Amino acid sequence: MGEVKLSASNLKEPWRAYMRRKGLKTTQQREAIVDAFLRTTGHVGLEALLSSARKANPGVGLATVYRTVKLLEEAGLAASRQFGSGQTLYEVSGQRAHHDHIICQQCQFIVEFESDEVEQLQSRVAHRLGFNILQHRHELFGLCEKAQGIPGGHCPSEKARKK
Amino acid sequence: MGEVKLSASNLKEPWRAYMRRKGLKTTQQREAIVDAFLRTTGHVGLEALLSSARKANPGVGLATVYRTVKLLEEAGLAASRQFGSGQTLYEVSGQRAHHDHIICQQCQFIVEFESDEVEQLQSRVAHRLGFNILQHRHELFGLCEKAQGIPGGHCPSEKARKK
DNA sequence: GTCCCTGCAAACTATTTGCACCGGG
DNA sequence: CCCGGTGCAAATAGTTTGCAGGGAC
Repeated sequence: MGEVKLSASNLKEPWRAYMRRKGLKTTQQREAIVDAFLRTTGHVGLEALLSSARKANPGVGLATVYRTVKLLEEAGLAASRQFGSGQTLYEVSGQRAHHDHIICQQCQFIVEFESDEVEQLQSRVAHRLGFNILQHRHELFGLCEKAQGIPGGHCPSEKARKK
Repeated sequence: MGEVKLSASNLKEPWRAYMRRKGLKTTQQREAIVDAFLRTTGHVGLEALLSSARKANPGVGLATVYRTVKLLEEAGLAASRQFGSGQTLYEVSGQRAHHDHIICQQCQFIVEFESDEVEQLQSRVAHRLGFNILQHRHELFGLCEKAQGIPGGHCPSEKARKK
């Protein structure tokens, strides 16, 4: 089993390829935003991405972040997620295996999981319906052990309180 | 296999129970909105729900629709979906078996599917992580036959153009 | 009667867009 | 040079909220 570990920096090339293919320009701002984004690990909001990008280029504006992330999405390098927060969060895609999310409705904490079986099943189902799947979003909402009141149960959010 | 076909009207009782349990009042507006919602089949936007509810009670306001749908969600009778449209859509839950969605990114058309296997798998995975799942959201984004350029392929949206 | 509920309009939040200027190719 | 890209601010879109008056219990 040849193990291929994709690191974020490897994704810079697909990005360049995409830009070239579309005839888009490489600007300082885009570079700053894309670099900041690819350095990202969990789920980023665009405000957070903005301040991260500003470390490399203080002049970057929020609108450009929105515009650039849209490009990243089209290039297949970013995936958007809408949890219940109202804000759209993004994560680098193609980096790890597809993974999905379980959100505790009490703690608001997000756990990631992956299941090849689910992946396979869903693509089989989709194929049967004539679809070619490009992206997917799979979110389970429920209660973690602690929220269920299980004695000794704990919540992954124990020290990652929201707000 | 005893087949239990839940019709929307059956859901009126759980709703009443919820209202009683929470000590909430039954008002004309709430009745109009809930009735309109339970009559619903696909995915409704709240503007649409508003005008539907206004047929029974012209005075209903949009804010009350938002407030009431939030109650329906808490009661477990409504499930929210965010497809790419920006607007949150709702559907009656508990009516049919859990079902998930495939969205064609070109036509914007939504196909529903259900897979017991996927359901089972996902709850097993969640359980392993200590979670008790209450709701879930499973959306596949891709291209329908036509959008893929398959000769003779057709798109379910053929006559259900968006907008 | 007592509060909960409601409609309206204003407030908010996230995202998009118009426009004059800037800079990459 | 040309035209796409950018920042800013204003414009949108969806959703929430404050408040005075009304209705359910």
